[in-house]
Amino acid sequence: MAGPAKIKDIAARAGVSPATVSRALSDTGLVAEPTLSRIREVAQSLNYRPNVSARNLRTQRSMAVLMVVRDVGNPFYLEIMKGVEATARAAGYSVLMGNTENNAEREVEYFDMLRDGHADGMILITGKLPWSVQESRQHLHGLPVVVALETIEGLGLPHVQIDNVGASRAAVEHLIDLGHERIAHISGPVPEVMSVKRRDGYRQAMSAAGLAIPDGYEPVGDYLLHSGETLCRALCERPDPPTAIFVANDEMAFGTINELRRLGLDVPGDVSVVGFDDLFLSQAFYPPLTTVRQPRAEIGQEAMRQLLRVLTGDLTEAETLEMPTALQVRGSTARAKPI
Amino acid sequence: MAGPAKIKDIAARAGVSPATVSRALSDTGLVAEPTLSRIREVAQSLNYRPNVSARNLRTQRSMAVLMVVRDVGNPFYLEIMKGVEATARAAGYSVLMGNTENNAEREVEYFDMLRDGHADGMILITGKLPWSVQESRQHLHGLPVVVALETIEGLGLPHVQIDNVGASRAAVEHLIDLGHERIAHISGPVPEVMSVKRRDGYRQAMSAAGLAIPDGYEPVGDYLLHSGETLCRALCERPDPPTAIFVANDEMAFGTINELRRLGLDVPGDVSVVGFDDLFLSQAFYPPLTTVRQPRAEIGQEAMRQLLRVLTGDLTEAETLEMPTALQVRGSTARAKPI
DNA sequence: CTGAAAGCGCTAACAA
DNA sequence: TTGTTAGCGCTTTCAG
Repeated sequence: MAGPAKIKDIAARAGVSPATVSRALSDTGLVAEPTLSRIREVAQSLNYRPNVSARNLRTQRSMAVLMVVRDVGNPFYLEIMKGVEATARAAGYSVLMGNTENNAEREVEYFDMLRDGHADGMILITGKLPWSVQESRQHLHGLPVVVALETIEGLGLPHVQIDNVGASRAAVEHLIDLGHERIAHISGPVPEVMSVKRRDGYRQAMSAAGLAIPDGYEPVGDYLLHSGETLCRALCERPDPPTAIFVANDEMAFGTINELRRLGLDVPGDVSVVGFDDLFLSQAFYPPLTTVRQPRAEIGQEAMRQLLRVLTGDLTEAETLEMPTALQVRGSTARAKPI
Repeated sequence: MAGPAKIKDIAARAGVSPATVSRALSDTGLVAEPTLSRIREVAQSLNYRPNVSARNLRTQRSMAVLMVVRDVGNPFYLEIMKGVEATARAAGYSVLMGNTENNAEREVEYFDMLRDGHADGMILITGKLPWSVQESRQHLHGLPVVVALETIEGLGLPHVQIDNVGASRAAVEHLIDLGHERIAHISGPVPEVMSVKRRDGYRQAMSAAGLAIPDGYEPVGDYLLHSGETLCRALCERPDPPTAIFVANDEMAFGTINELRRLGLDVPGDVSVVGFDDLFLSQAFYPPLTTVRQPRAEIGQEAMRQLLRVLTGDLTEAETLEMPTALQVRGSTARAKPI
């Protein structure tokens, strides 16, 4: 016998029809006992595996979902991926990773994969959709897509999110509680929704405490190490340098702290720094980073759960799940020095 | 029209047979010009996408490859993944990520995916195969599998590797050049091939310099942060604590440095530390980590290239590619203090 | 250069 | 409970 065994081979050896084999192997409960175990044995001995293409073609489903992120290279997404994968596996789905590199064409490609049968549904972790809205509506309406972490407005898609505004406000309040007044914010690439929300949280906290935000106290970064360094330097060269910085993600916070050190400033002695994300290395960093913890694995889990509900028709209207965050107070923040 | 357009729909609208449409759309050069562009236009306007299951079933290929790693959660694999993906895409393949979690069953599962048509080939980045050798031989012989970074011996599989022994030796020689004599090694989980090789490099360098390796100077870790901390502490509590430590990977090195700091020791003032991997955060770490850089993206690229050659039948016998490494000397190593 | 026809391997009506 | 039959959408001989 050349190549892998087919259902027909099993049928022949077991002396039954292909249909019976199919039924036996997929646990429909429609096959009687003497036959059932015989088929199973034969399948086992032939080392049988159903051909997925044939099955998918016939059933019109791929039993796969697509998880699309901006950049697979970012460790931040990994734990989410794990959460997604675990839940998907348990339901018999496999997970394909998609990587857009912030490239509109590639995003479209992944949407196309839904239509061409590559995947049955999609978990989107990218914030912007590049096409004109009407086109989007056409494509998106009724598509099995769940948005995680980011926000895509006006399309009625289910979301799994965190309270970016509240979490940021809490982070900044922590700095205010420590007596800081000149608090700057290194933001993500506004006007992306997530970055705007984190900046809003910062502004709310400042305003509630009656603190002013000087011009230029909200430089815009790109969530990468290097921009943390550059923007921190600019901030420190001002006549009114901050005594604390709330940075929109951990990676930029690492850059910020490094730059402060290079400038001869002590963290947290001279300047306090708070990040956002709680990467697994953040507590191994020196000083251990005070940062906002997101329940990443749970976010992935919930996103996949939602998607399963969409896929089974249980979930018809868009629902937004909000997952809790927690400020991890560690060594990068301290009381403001008395003036 | 319900559902996505099929080849038949295009054929109908263009007034040709399905066969011609198929030929036109797959650029076989067998379709004449008036027809060709008409078909393309119709396909475009119908927003046609070929159904992958049908195509795969017919062609007996999935145009997908599987990249299997121990732990997707490890950022170390990400850049490799990127290299693999870029090369795969260019050749029209997509990449599926597999995650074994060091679980034998799951490894088998991924091998099965080759047989059931999920993927056409596989890039394996796990060091051990759990099954009895004869079984392995049956399964593996002639399978389109390329091993990257790790080593699987005796099965005649193509490999893409680095010189773990040489790189480790060079790392330790760097410490010796700095005047260190009491140099310890925190190893990976021996007897895994990679861990053994790195330890061998350490031993070779020590022996070549005529330096002794006291009992207990080679504690065995698991490549995770925490074991770096624990093992470092044990090392420092000895009557003859090391003045330098060569750690088998960066993650454990981070743990090591943190623990040293906790013990009130300065890095590199009191103890020098060298890692292995050069994670993207290693230069952002404090102090910036001296470590062995591996060309990760290139490793992924080459592994995929090899796999493509296997897939096209260009590569028939096992070939082992060795990629260069480079010691990145940064701030975590310094001259030994005079005694 | 184009069309007709067969079939990839599987599952799901419909019959028996 | 099992078998018969048809067909998922595509590509590829084989004819013309």
